Amino acid sequence: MLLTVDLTSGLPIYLQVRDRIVDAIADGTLREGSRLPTTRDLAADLGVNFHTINKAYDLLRQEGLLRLTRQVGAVVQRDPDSGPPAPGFADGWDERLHTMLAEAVAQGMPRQEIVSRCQTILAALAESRSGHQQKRGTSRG
Amino acid sequence: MLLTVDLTSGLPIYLQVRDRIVDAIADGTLREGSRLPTTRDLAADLGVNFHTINKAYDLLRQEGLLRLTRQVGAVVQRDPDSGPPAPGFADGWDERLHTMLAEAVAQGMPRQEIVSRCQTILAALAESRSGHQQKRGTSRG
DNA sequence: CTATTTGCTCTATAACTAATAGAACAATAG
DNA sequence: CTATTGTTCTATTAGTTATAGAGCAAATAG
Repeated sequence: MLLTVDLTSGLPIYLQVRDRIVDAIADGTLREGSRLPTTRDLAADLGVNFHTINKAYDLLRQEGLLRLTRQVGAVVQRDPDSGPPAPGFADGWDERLHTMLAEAVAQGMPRQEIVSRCQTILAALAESRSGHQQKRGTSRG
Repeated sequence: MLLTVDLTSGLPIYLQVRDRIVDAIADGTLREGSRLPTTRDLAADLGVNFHTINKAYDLLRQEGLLRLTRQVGAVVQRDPDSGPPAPGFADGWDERLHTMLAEAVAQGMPRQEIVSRCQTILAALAESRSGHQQKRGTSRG
């Protein structure tokens, strides 16, 4: 089982699928060029409709993370080492981050703890990535 | 005009209203004890239905940020200086933060830049707050 | 070329959410 | 008591989520 979904979570299934795949790319489980299951296979695996997976894959394609080709399937298009974000990505992301951080501040979480939690999450992703990573372009230049 | 909403934003109106109020609490524009407009007034002000504001206020109440009393209206229940978050707040928040950060990592944003953007946002909130702030409990103890 | 695989598109339905609308209830301040 | 203000109720319209099935279209395999 590549990933799981929680039908009681409140978050739509297709967004859960998206989030899991984004996370897998961020932590190195999936790298540029990795192949994902076909929409029909993954749908059967999770016990959901393939249109739902279709929606998740399509969203990831719009975000530039997947390349979808008939007969080939879904292939990871980019990963943390594929270079900087597309111009414009930071705009919307920063705004959402602002709301997220304001929420914690309003609830009284100390600024230091907020930064610390961010760093912990980022360190965990980087740590996991260093395990999966086979360096690119550095093995016998 | 206390706040504005963007009807074309995609984000539901009641969530936009919530986000603006959370932000206003985080940046010191609103403090514990501040009174908000009545649901009917704010609705008229924004040109939306009062049930929509009701939903936003109710959500903020569930989050512990507002106290709603008939005849009195909506009063800010807590602010950044009201003490640490309720136990359990960090759980769900941390999970959402994880997804948010993973997204930026997957898109290739450098770890340093991510941390830096968090700090910039937090600094801006704190800076704005220091302007609004009249110290609590330190004026002639 | 044909055949298969796999993404993609179309229609359709049920359940839920968002937003509007109007009426009325309930607590609280004056 | 009266006015204010949150709260609850029903209802409607529009949009989203998830399911379902049929079939189209492109890319690979033989």
